[in-house]
Order: sequence, then structure tokens, then C-alpha cells
Amino acid sequence: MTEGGNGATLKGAGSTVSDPAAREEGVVVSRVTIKEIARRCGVSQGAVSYALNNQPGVSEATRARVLKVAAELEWVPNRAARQLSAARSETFGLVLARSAQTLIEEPYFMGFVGGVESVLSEKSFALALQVVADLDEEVATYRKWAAERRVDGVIVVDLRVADPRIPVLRKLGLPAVLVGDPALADGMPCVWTDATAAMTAALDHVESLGHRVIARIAGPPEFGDVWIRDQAYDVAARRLALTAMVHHTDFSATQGADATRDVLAAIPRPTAIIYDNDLMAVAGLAVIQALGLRIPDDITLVAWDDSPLCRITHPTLTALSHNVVGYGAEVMHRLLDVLAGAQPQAHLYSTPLLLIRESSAPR
Amino acid sequence: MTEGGNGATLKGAGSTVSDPAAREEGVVVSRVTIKEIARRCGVSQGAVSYALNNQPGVSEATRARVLKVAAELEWVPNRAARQLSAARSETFGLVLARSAQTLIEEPYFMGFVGGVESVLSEKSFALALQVVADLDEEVATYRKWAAERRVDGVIVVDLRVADPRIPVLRKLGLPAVLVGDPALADGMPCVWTDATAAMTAALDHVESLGHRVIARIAGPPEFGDVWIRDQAYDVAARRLALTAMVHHTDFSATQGADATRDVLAAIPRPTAIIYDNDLMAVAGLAVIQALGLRIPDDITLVAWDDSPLCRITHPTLTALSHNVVGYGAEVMHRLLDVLAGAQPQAHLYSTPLLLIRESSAPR
DNA sequence: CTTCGTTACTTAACCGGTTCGGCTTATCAG
DNA sequence: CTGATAAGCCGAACCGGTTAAGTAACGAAG
Repeated sequence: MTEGGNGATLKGAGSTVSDPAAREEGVVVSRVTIKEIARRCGVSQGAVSYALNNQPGVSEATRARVLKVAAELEWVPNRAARQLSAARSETFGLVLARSAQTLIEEPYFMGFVGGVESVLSEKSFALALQVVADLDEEVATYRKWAAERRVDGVIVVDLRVADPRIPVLRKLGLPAVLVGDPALADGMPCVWTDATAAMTAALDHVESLGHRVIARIAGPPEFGDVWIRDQAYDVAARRLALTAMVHHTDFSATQGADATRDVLAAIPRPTAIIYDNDLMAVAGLAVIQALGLRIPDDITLVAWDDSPLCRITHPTLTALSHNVVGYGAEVMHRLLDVLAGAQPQAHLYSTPLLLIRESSAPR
Repeated sequence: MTEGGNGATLKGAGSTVSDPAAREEGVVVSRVTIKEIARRCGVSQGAVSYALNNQPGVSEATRARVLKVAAELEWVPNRAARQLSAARSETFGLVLARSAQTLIEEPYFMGFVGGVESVLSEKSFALALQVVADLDEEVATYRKWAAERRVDGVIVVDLRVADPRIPVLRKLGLPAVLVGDPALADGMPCVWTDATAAMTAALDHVESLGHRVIARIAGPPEFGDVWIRDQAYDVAARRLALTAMVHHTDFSATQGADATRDVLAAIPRPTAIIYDNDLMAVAGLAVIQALGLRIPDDITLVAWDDSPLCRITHPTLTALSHNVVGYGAEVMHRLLDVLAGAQPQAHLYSTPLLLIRESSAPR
């Protein structure tokens, strides 16, 4: 242990509200306020505020002088003060109703958050991220945030069929962008990727390879994305006259493995399996190989959400790829649009692209 | 698209500052303030504040009455107002200086964030999460947060050797808990896992299986954790009289695969490889299998940061496992301790546990 | 030369809490 | 009965901004 060391320095680090002590130690705490700038410029507080916010009401000369002094003093607006008076928090909220465990397993989220962040940080807005257990807690979080005026808007992910969060957000008047198909968004602003087209591409792909019996290892049916894919899968399979089965899971590796074992026991046995995420696909891959079957010779695999996982397995996995980071950025931009007064719209971000890799082979 | 729908409802959702309009639509925006409670209770604002904050200065009878009314009115404290006057933000900061891409690949972070969140949400504190490109931006973020009084404290991850962030945090007087070995923390409060013991366990394991030539695929040497492991690896290898080589990478799957190819070309060829994260281990596994070598018959693999990945590959991977979620929670608790005035201390959270799976076999 | 309208500010209220000094009133020792 | 002490509460300042309303100066129009 290293509890020792320089006592004085340690005290500085550990101190909580001992600002005077901190200052004595030479810490330059930026207590620069608008009032100080006003004093130095010989104008009123209000004028400084107008100048700093690029609003009319001051001459260009004064504005320049104020900006110069503010820069010299390294003035930074106090978020709380600004929020209190302007009723803007410059913070956006994202609630993830998943277990911490799921979040570890699903690389998807971190990438999405990264994309959201990239937009926020350049405008120096903040992200309030909350991880909760279920939708009820998520709704409770929205209520709290709305009451506290904590966030200016929220991003809603994992859209459900007849999503209970939508009426709540409407009621609260909390600006929001939903991540999911317009068919699920009930007229709220949303950003989506065309899962129907993607699923169709996947089925066309396996059919063109000669596969006639296929399986789909899907996520929970209450998830809107899964539901959309279910529809598309049915439609495409019928059109192509394929024998098609579906197994629903909770997205976890364990259930993905179990479901894979199940579909492999079906008669006739499917020769192609399409997974709803890459984690289950990798888990399925291991199960299939452990059973002594070869990929792609015996079975063709297609994954969704092409993360690096799909590229590091052996064989590499054919996958429906989309740019999760870009998706997050797009969603955040649309939320900013909504805040700027844009009419609620559905924005198609992209159609997942089918990347054909080693796990695909003709039957 | 679904721009249509109920115009009135849509307007409600899309409105930004049109509170009056929102109210007309029956939205009950909680504008309950302390003043309103004071009015209803027939006491002053100050008394209500004391009552609500469990501070002396009011009788138990008054306190009870105030609490009752506050509950009835569903009063929620306005964060900005509280922050402005009390100079506490009840928000903690976490900066991740990694590319969004890395964050996708490394399941570690999301789990850690989940653990941090679990502590925060039960105390209804908030987490400010920022993803930046490098340490310079990270330091800039700390400066900004300190100036804005945006956070009450920060969690610092990915500790480096002679970490430049430490003097900055000291200077700013920003309460912090570092995640990493006390040897790197320079007397600041820190939480660590015993990587030395873990690495020793890993080498003892492969040595006991009869392996005499081993390799280590490590992360970047400037990372403190990697450095600690480097030391431990050297010491243990010398003690056990093993032929040991090290390849440093950037933690990515690509470089993990490349490094694996490199060490396999070495003469004598190592019969056991220890990876610094599980992503590289999985990538290495694929490379080895693609080269026609068998695991574990030809080569024994050991991974670090046992995520679900290690359990879904075929064969499953021996790994140094630790509870990332719990780690995050522990770190957050220690940060709260620091805020409460605790002396800077080094806390050992745990020693990663070696879980022996199918990728281990005697030579 | 008035009148009107701008422009460039100033003043002061306000956001919703926290906190400090001071005023009552009850309690109690002397 | 008096004086000291403390509990309970009030009023007001304060945190650091935003912004509506008011004012002085000035040029242009009538």
C-alpha cells in the first residue's frame, strides 16, 4: 500500500469542500464569473451575457472586448446557473434497460454510445447515461428526469411492439428520438435501419446458394426489431418457398447455443442458420463445430450486427453489417433537430449490408 | 414514413419550449417548488429546505408535515438549483480515452460502467460519461469539468506508467479514484486487482502442464496494467526457468492475430500463449486453427478478462476471470468515501481467478 | 425643431434551491 | 424573578447566469 507519500499533496486530492485550503496550495480554481468580466470591461452583467451568447444588444466593439477578456480569464459558463435560468440543461439522456451482464456481452451499445458522444462532445453537450433493470424503471427514470429538468431530450432504444414508453414521453412532453422502425414509433421522430430489406437480402443469399431448409435464431419477440425481422423472414421464406423455422431467445450466448442445438435436431435439418446477433452466431458456431459438423460445408451461418467478432472466428462469419457508431451519431443529430423545432419525422439511416465471408457456401 | 397521425399529439412531442401549449394538452409538468410547499405548510422556504434535507432547525412535527406535503405534491429537487447554491452536482465523471471502435470490441468497459451505475442510481446520483480520443483530450475534459463545477469527482481508468493525469487532478483538486495498481497511483486513492498474483498463477499453471516455451501477447507497454503484468511475467518466467517471449500490441483483434502468427514462427515454437485480453485470445485461436494446429493438443491458450467470449468459443478458453461489474461498483463506493472525507488509500478489490477450461492441456 | 425609431446599454427580476444572521419563545439554572 | 441558552422559525442574501423592461443617445424623417 502507499498510504504514505506527501501528506500535503494527498490532502489536496482528498479534500471535498475545502476550497480555501486548496487555494492556499496554489490551486487556481476558476471562479471567473460573468460579473468579473463585466467589472473588467466596465459594462453591465447583462451586456456581457448578450455578448457571450452572440445575441443582439451589444456593439461589435463591446462584444469583441468581452470575448477577449472572457478568453483571457478562461471563463467557462457555470452549467447549473445557465440551466437554472435558461431552463436548458444541455444534457441528453439515454437509458439502457438491460442487465449489466447483457451490456458486457453486446458490443453494440458501447459503439452506439460512442457515436452519440462524438456529436455531443463537439458541441460540448453532455450525456446522462443510466442503466436500469427493466422498462418500468426506464419509464420512472424519464419521469424523474422530466420533473428535475435534468435533460433536454432523450434517445430511446430497444423499441418494443406497442411500446409503453411512447405515451409516457408524449405525456411528459420530453423531446425524444426513437431508435427503430417507423411502424413502431407511432408518429414520434425516429431513426431506423431497413431490417426488412436486410433480412430479404439474407434469405436471397442463402436461397441462391441452394439452401432450401433454413432456421432463424431470433431475439425476444417483444423487441420491435425482432418483430420486424420475423415478418420479413416469413414473407421472404414464403416467396422463395423455403422450409423455414424460428427460435426465439433472450439474445444471450447460452440461449443461442441451446437454440442451435434444437434446430440441428429438427427434421429435415436446416442447412443454413440466420442469427439475430453475432454473439449467438459465435456461440452457435462453437456448438456446431463441437457436434462434428463443418462450416460452411455442412451448414451456412449468417450473423447480424457485424462486430469484430465475426471477423476473428474461424471460419469468419457472413454478417449483416451496419455502422453502429454512425447510427448513434445520426440519432443524436436528429435529436438536436427535434430540439431545434423540426417536425417529427422518420429517418432511414441505412440498410444493413450483407458481407459474405467464409461461413457461406453452396449446398 | 409516418409523418401523419395525430397532429396535436405530435406537436406535443416535438415542442421544445412551448410549456404553455404542453400544459393545455393536459400535461402535468411538475413545477412544484420548495416555495409552494412552504406556502401550503405555512412555514418559510428555509424551514422547508431544512426539513427536506434532514437537517436540524425544524421540529419533528414540522418536518413530518413538510415531508408529507412534498410527497403529496411529488416534489423533486431541481438539480440545477441545488447545484448552484450547494456547489454540489451529485454527478460523477468517467472519461474513456479510447476510440469508439475499441469500446465496441472491449466488453470490459460496458460492464464496468454498469457496475458504477448500479451504485449511482440507488443514490440517484448521475454519471457523466465522455468518450474522447486521447489523454490530452481527457485532461482537457477534467479541466473543463473542474471549471464548470460539472462533477463532484471522477473515476480514472487505463492508468499509465507515470500517468500525466495524476498531477492535473491534484492541481485541479478534483476528487478522484484511480483504477489501477498502487505502484502507479502515486499516493492517490486507487482500487486495484492483483495482476502480479494473477500472472504468476497463469505461469504456474502452464509450467505445471509441462510447457517450457511460452509467449505473451500483451497490450501497449505504456498501459500501467500491461507494465505490471510484464514485470510479473518476467519474474515468474525466470523463477520457473521458462523460455518466455513477449509481443506488445494495441489490444486489437488484428494485432492479436498478427502477433500470434509471429510467435508461432519463433524457434523454438512456444507451446503456450498468454493473452492480455480475450479479444486477442479469440483472434489468436482462429489464427492457430487456420494454420492447422490443434488446441489444446498443440498449443495451450490462456486469456485475460474472461468475458462470455471465452465460454462460447470451441474449445472454450482458460482465462483469468474477474468480476468487472463488481469492480465498477467497488470503485464508485471508494469515490463516495473520498467525497465523504476518507484519506487516500489503495484498495485491493480482488485477484483475478484462473478458470481452467478446454484450451489447457499438458504438453 | 420636434418626433419617432434604433442602437447600445443598464437595471432588476427571476430560476429554485441553500444557508446564515437574527428574532421569538420556551427551558432552565441561579 | 432574572439572565443565559437553545430550539424553532423567518427573512433575506446568495449561487451565476438569462432576459424583460426601461433609459439615454443619436440619426433620420416629418
